[in-house]
Amino acid sequence: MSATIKSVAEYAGVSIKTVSRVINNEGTVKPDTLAKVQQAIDALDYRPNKAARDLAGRDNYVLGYVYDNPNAYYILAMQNGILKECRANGYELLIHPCDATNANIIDELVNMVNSARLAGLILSPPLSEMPDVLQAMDEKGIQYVRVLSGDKAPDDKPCVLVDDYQAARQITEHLINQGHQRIAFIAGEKQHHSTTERERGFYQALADRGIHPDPDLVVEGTYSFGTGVQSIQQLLALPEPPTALFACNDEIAAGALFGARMQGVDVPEALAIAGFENSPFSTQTFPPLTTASQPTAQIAQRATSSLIRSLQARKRKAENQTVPADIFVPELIVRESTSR
Amino acid sequence: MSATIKSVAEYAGVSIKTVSRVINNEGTVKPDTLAKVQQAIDALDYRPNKAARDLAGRDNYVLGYVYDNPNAYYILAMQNGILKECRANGYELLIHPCDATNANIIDELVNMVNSARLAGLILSPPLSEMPDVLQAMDEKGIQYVRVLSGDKAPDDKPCVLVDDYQAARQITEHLINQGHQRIAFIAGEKQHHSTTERERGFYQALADRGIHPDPDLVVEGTYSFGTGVQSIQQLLALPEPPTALFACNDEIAAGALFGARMQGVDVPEALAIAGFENSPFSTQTFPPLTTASQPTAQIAQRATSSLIRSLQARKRKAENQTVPADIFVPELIVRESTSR
DNA sequence: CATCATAATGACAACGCTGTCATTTTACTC
DNA sequence: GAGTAAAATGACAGCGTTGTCATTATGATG
Repeated sequence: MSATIKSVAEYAGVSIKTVSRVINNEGTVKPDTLAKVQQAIDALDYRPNKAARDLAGRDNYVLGYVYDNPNAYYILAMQNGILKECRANGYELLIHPCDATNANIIDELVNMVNSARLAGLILSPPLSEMPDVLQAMDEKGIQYVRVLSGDKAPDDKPCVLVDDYQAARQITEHLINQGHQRIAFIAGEKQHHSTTERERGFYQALADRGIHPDPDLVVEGTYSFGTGVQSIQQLLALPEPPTALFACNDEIAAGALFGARMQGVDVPEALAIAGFENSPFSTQTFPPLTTASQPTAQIAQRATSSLIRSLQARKRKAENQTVPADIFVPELIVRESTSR
Repeated sequence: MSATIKSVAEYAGVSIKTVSRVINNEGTVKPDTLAKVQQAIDALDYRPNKAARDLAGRDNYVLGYVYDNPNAYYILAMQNGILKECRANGYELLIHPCDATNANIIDELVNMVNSARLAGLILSPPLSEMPDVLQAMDEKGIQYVRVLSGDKAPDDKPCVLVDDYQAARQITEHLINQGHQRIAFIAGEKQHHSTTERERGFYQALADRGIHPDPDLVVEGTYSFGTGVQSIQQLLALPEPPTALFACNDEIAAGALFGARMQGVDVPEALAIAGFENSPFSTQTFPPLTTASQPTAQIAQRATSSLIRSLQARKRKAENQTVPADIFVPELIVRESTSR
């Protein structure tokens, strides 16, 4: 049988409430009492019973990560980052894959939060970008933190930003610096902010260098290999085909690379290709892909820490001082697919 | 405030214990009482408070999934399968990525199980194949289910088997049927049972068809793209190079494909390549890879259901009747990388 | 050194459920 | 229809914490 707060209290010669104060860092414990209790905790290898804590306390020490994103690497990196922060703060993580296109998604989330008594939610795209979802959370008083694409926070609720705009600009600039003028762009789902942000960065970089964008060179699709294959065929069939391509993610880029080579077009000699995301795909093509890398686990950790801070502030009824949102700019990674 | 067992009891005009019986399916409730209670539960949208259940009951309704596997798709598929079964049975899932090579891995797991009061553990390779880990779990009385590579259970403790041997045989046979005699094999980490099982299947298929294996055609490496690239160079440099390759997984196969094309070797014309796993890589190469597909989510679900059954049996002190382990044989998927 | 404010600690009732055991109802027998 | 076994239900005490409020120790002040 594992130790309880009672056995620790007896061992240390204090009341259970004092032990409770120690394990909750309430601060109002004399240093030597604290030392005694700490020693008792160590000696008995005591760990608070989460069920009892959750039952007695107001909140549950459980966060939820809700996601709908086909990218396994992204999800796992998010999970890892969140878990790291959760463990450091005595929280647990409940994961909840879901289908964002499901009409009942809001009910599903609210039900989940209630039934698992979650303290808060971590939302990543596309859920973090769905106004109706966010509104429902606000109405139900469910705490959350969002990971968002953007260069400034849309409101004062906690979020962590990934500046796709800036990174896309850098990628496009890189292509321009390689001497390219006719640069194509393949977009993913327009509902994803990341797509529009990357597209915005693409256009801005062109504008910065006085290049007039050619509408024929911009194609829309989904974040998939197939989109890359099809789009590049279409692009290469143009009377004046592009000499460079910026694909909205690595999977599209890999598809485009595949499609180009199928048609006998050499990469990077006849066509430079850049992706986005630094997914494992990007190193497992020939040639490997130039891309942009976002520190997903770190982003997740920061988001989680921001959520936890906000929960704790709310608990002590402290004024929830608005901390400026963290911004991460994905870093350009140059590989052979864009070399001269 | 959400409904409690008490409010349901009042609404239904029964005692809280009767409500408890209903939500726990104890069976000893009269049909019309049960109906009344059910109706009350629906009307009040009642959900049992997990913390209270865990605290009052003996067990925690939480399972743990511990994994150390670089394959994100595999992990996510496992998670999804486990979650599905957990939700169907009122369990929650705690995920715990870890490093199996860590010397303290056993302490880490035991600590985790104790501190989160887990009811049981789901283990996938490589952890499910580490005798010292399993022994520690047995000693500490921690319940677990393993997902294992093999065609028969190594003992009578719960496990789900993935018959890599059989699938590898089928892949090799497929290559032989395509007319190949000089078939190379690139192995992954030898510590993984899946590797040795696949290798065993490879040799068996050769033997079945009277083909004498050539040691030069068998190369060892890791489950990585790089291994594929390097190994194929080595193999193609042989005085009598192979005409077909069976790579231990898709990532190696993709690397080999990459390497072969770099050297100007056509696939499948000059070299047929088969992988294993049916990972997304396998459709995103040119040409797409022949491979074997295991229904990972289904396997995970079955494993979880087996664990839950065994937990419930233990709870009712029922004789834990040994159910024969489920065996899944990955299915051959033929694509262009091995076509004539 | 008495007085008071404040810091530190403790006693005890919840929290919502399950387990145990007692009690009531039902069904069956003669 | 009385007697009995079995089925159905209920009363109540915990489970291990936290929150509330009461109590005691400490230090500052005049």
